[in-house]
Amino acid sequence: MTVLRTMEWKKLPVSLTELCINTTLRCGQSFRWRKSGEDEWSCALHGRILSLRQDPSHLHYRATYPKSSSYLPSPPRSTAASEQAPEDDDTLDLIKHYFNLSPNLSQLYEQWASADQNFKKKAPKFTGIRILKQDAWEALVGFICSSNNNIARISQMVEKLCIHYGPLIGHIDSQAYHDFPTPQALTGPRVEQHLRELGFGYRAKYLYQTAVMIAQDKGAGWLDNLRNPESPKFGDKARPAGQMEEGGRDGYRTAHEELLALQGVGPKVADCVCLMGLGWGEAVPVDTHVWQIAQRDYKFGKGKHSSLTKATYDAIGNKFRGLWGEEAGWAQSVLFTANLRTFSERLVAKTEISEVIKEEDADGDDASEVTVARKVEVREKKVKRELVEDEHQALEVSSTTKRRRTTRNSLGAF
DNA sequence: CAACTTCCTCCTCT
DNA sequence: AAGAGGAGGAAGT
Repeated sequence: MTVLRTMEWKKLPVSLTELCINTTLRCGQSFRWRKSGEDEWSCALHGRILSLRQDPSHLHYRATYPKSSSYLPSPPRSTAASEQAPEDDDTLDLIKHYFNLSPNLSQLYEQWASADQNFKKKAPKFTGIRILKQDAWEALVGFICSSNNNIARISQMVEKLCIHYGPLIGHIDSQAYHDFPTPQALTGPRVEQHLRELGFGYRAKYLYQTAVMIAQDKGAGWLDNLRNPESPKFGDKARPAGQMEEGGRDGYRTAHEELLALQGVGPKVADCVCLMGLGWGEAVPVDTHVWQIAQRDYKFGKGKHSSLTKATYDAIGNKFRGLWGEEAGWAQSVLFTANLRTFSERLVAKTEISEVIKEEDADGDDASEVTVARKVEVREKKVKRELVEDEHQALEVSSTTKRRRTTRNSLGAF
């Protein structure tokens, strides 16, 4: 097993309204973070394992390096593993970069709320959601995997990719941590077949072909040259970007168009990469959830924009950019997260379910556009059912420990 | 262009 | 118990 050196825990003052890792790391923009303990998150990043905890006033962080890491070039001055060259540790800078901590999020929320009544209504229970500055290649791969897929399985696929093709950083608590594979690592002649065997389905071909295009066809640095110059790679200097327009800045539009040339990359995936990997805050990825939001809350879904065509896609992005401005993608991700099933319990006070159901039913204010696909209604009803069931289960367990377990819940029980 | 179909697999519901 | 349907889409026709 790899020898590691674990740095000490350090802390950075940050409020939960500026950053909430428990939401930000689970809302479907990154797929590699794992809960490594009670309220502890870990991920291999930039040649180290980064572990995080958060309390209301601070983000606590710790890096764990492999013994012979190229990221800490200076020779060890002490033999004690925990004392080695902490002055060379750039983890704080990495965190500020990765979590995109420069923008004042509370201020942005206020701005979005004052411009948009719907945001004002939905956002208060979903504070601290930031757009991460992920590696562009990692974002590209993750979102190619995301087509016709859900977060849980995307995470599984990305993990398989890292295990089989990414460099091992080390183990913590017998859990292996691999960094993300390079594009080159996915260009081997049997990669596509192997990925199919690993359960990637038709995405296997996309990943292989895209890896070849990135590693061989396009020149070195092609992907990163599509970055927002105001939001450069970790360690690089910022340069000004262009002027904002309805369709976004020139650099954003160029990046979006260029990305469409890659296999498995359509408008939605291109915008995910633009927003979360290339630093273009005005990118608005429109997936089925955002499409539902646009119909339910922003009067899309009828007339000219009755179906999600390319024209409708662009119109939704333009609408949101006009409403929220240069960081429209950030605001969009807040509403998106509020709409996710995983987080929908927050819309409900766990104590009084019946009341909440009434409230939600009376919630059909917004112009009562019921073309909103009964999918949404069905889903909401389903959520309500589940909430009621969850509550019942919780009550049962706490009171009598009955064994009313459905088959799917008995995973690993015996 | 818009509309429709196919592509893989896993999970859920019926 | 088996089968249909859906899931943060994209590409081909």
